Amino acid sequence: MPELPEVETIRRGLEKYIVGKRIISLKILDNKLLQGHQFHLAGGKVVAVKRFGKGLVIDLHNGYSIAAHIKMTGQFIYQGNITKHSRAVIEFEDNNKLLFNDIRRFGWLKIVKTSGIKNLPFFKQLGPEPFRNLTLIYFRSMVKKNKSPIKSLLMNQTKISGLGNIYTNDALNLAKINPLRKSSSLKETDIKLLYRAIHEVLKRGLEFGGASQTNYLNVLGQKGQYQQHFLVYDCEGEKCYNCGNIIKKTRLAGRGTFFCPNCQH
DNA sequence: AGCTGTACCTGCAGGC
DNA sequence: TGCCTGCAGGTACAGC
Repeated sequence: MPELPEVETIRRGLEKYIVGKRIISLKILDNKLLQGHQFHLAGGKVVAVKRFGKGLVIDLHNGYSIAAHIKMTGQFIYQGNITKHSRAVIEFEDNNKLLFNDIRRFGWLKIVKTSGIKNLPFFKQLGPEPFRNLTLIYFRSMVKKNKSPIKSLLMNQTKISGLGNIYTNDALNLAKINPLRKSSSLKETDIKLLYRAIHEVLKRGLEFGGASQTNYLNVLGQKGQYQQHFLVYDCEGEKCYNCGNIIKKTRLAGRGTFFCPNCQH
C-alpha cells in the first residue's frame, strides 16, 4: 500500500507510541516474515524510528535494529487485536503490543545490527529522497539522461526513493506531463514543474494522513484521507478537475497509469 | 547498465 | 450462488 506519505505517517505514529519502550518478546506467526535472530531483541529499548524511502527502521539501545518493509498490504498496529493477517507481535515491558499485519505476505522484518542497516540490499540501493537530498540539480541531470518513460523513472527507487504509483500519477498530472513521455524529452520548464509537483503531492498525501484506497492504516488502525483527493489516480472515466475531459487509463510497465489526455502532453 | 516482464501472495470486484 | 479472470499502492530477479 504504502508510499512515502503512508510510511512516514506510520513512522510518526511509531515514534510517538513505542520510543522509550522495552521489548520483552517478538512472536512470529508467519515463518516467511523474519530474517535474523530475534534473541537480539529481548530487553532492547526503542530509541528511534527512522524511514528510508518506503522502508522503516526501529533502532534499539543495544546496537540492534528491526528493519521493515510493508510492501503492498503491511500494517503496524499499536494495541490492536490479532487477526488472521497478523504475522508478528512485538510485546513491550509495559504490556502494550505492536502487531505487524500483512494480507498478501510480501512484507518483511529483518533483525540486524544498527550499523549494518545501510548495507541491506533494499537500503543500499535507494536513491535520494524528496524533502531530504533530492536536489533540483540532481533531478535535472537524471531526467535529461534517462531514456525510459518519465513515469518509470519516478517509480524507480534507485533513482528517487519514496514515490509509488499513486503519487507518481498525481505528480505527473499536476505538472501536466504525459506519463509515457521519454524522460530526456522534458524541457527545463517541465523539469522544474515536475520537481515542484512531486513535493506538492507528497505534502498533500502527508497532510491527509496517506491514502487508504485499500488496506493502508496508521498505527492506531485509522484510515488516511488522501484517496478523496486523487487528481487522476484511480479516476478512469471521471472528469479532469482542470479541463473536464475524461481521464484515461493505460498500462505502463505493468502498472495502472492514469492521465488527462488534454492536460498532459 | 538498464530496462521489461514475471514472480511473490491474498482478497476482491466484475463477468458469466 | 459460484467459478473464473484480472487487478491491487512494491520489490527481487531473470532475461534481453
